[in-house]
Amino acid sequence: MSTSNLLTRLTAALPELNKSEVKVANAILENPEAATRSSIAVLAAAASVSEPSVNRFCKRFGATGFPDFKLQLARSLVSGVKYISRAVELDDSIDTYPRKLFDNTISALMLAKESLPLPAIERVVNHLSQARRIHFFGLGTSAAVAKDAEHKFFRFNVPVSSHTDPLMQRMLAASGGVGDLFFCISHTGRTQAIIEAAELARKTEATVVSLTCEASPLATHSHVVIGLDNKENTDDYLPMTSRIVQLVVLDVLAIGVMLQRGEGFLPHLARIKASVKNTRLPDDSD
Amino acid sequence: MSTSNLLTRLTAALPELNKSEVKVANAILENPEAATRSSIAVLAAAASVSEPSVNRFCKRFGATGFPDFKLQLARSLVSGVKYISRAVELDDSIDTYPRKLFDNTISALMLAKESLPLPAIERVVNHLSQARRIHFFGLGTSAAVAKDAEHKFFRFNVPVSSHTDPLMQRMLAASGGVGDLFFCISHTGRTQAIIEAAELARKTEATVVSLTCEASPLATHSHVVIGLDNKENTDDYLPMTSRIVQLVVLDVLAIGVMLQRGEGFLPHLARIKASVKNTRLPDDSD
DNA sequence: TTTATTTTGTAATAAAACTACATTAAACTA
DNA sequence: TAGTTTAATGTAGTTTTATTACAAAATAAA
Repeated sequence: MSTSNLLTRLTAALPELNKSEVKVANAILENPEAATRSSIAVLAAAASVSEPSVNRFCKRFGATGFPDFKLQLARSLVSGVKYISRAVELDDSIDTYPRKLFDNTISALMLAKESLPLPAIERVVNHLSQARRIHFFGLGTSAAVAKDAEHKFFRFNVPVSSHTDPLMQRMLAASGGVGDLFFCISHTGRTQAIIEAAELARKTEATVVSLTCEASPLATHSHVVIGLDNKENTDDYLPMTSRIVQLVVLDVLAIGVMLQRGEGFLPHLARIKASVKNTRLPDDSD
Repeated sequence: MSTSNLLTRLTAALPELNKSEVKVANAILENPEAATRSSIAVLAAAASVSEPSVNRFCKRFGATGFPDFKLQLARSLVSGVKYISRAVELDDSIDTYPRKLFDNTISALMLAKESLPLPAIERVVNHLSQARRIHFFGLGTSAAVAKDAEHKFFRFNVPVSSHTDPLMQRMLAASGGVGDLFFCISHTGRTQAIIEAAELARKTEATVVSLTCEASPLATHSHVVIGLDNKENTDDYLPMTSRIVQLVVLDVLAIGVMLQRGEGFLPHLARIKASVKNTRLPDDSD
């Protein structure tokens, strides 16, 4: 399983190959796309060599055989067209910018998925499921994230609140005690109001958890940090992808708590779901 | 040569397939990586169907046959994500469920991206940028979405508010006039309070826009609808992927409005960004 | 229930890939 | 240079894999 591109490897190896192998390599490089579609016979003919020569060639490059080689080739052909976050330009039209935005969000999530701080997540899940009270703090864009978190966690039978007022946050933080969990959300980790609230809470018996960017001031004032990288070149004017990642991380935490509660807890969730039934018009399907 | 990802297409087509085809699709989605390596016989066995069934399946998805299908599959796997919605199971561990959740969200976004109602989006962008006042209405999970939208659209120099109180919503809706834009957000499109608010607003000179699921009661009471499919089998107990899609659609709308305002508007956004600078600790980088 | 239609599977056929072995070419040795 | 060894390539047969034609179920319609 080589990390580098197969086509590059092919070109690089060219001088060390023997006659027929060079022929095969050239035939492939001539039209790699076509090569992925051809049978061993067709490719052998194109390279004017015998079929076993092609087969040997494939094995030489680490494949188990010709079909496997084609698979690798197909893979390396797309890898060049991988998802790149492309900034929206002023001359973008309705046919371009919506998809660009979705792509950016998707790739942000893909990146975040790769570098998920699982140990921290696990610790936070433990804190959350043992907490006697949970306070979500966020300002600006993170206020909406905090609100969303509140909506999710209240289902776990714990008193939950979200606060966007810095004064309220300070007062609550200062009066924290054992079992209180302060969950601070900040994209930059540099918002003073939140940092101060975290500081105040740290002086009490409460637990301070933060969802923010690594090695930020807020991070240093927390017991546990879920650190997300934020190389957000795309969010120049409007904050976008970062909060989506935060939301999904909060989903992960909620599911983590749910899984800890186990099967016996599902009826409780079902009851909550049922409770909103009569605020809705009947659905055709059920 | 389809532009969209094969895995996404597979998931999307799932409801329209017949028994054995569903079996094949699931076998592939279960482990797409393995599928690219298996022979038709192995895959047929894994899906407990006959080999010709697998073959027919491949042709149905535009491939010339099984090998060609495997090639396409290999190509779609390159981006590194498993575009499969796999529900979280009770025996999932920290090593599995976080990634599953990210994958589910990613695939929801990819699906949504494929079926984006661009004409509706364009119309809504026009309404938004011409509105003299914007009111975002949402309840439950959608309340957080409405809050997020408020945070984003206030940057456009228009009075924006978000409301989660049904009474407030009704009062505002009833007093709507020319230039007022009521933006209703509801995952199901069946929440009575929101529908009633939309009805009230429709009786005024105001414009009613909704972000909800297609062909729902709320949709019928709106001037313009941005319809999102919601085959949310993954959101059984906690609403998750649907709201993320809603948020990204709102990002799209915000960007759309921004693009309409044009280059001259960017300094304004920059000023807003600068205004929060002194609430933050200095950053090392800038 | 009977009949038409669709879906699925069986078995035969065709295609593709691989292996063992033979042949040729190249390199080395005397 | 001829003989010998070694590496490279090809041939032919074998095995695996994929496809096709057709028959049997299953499903839907009458």
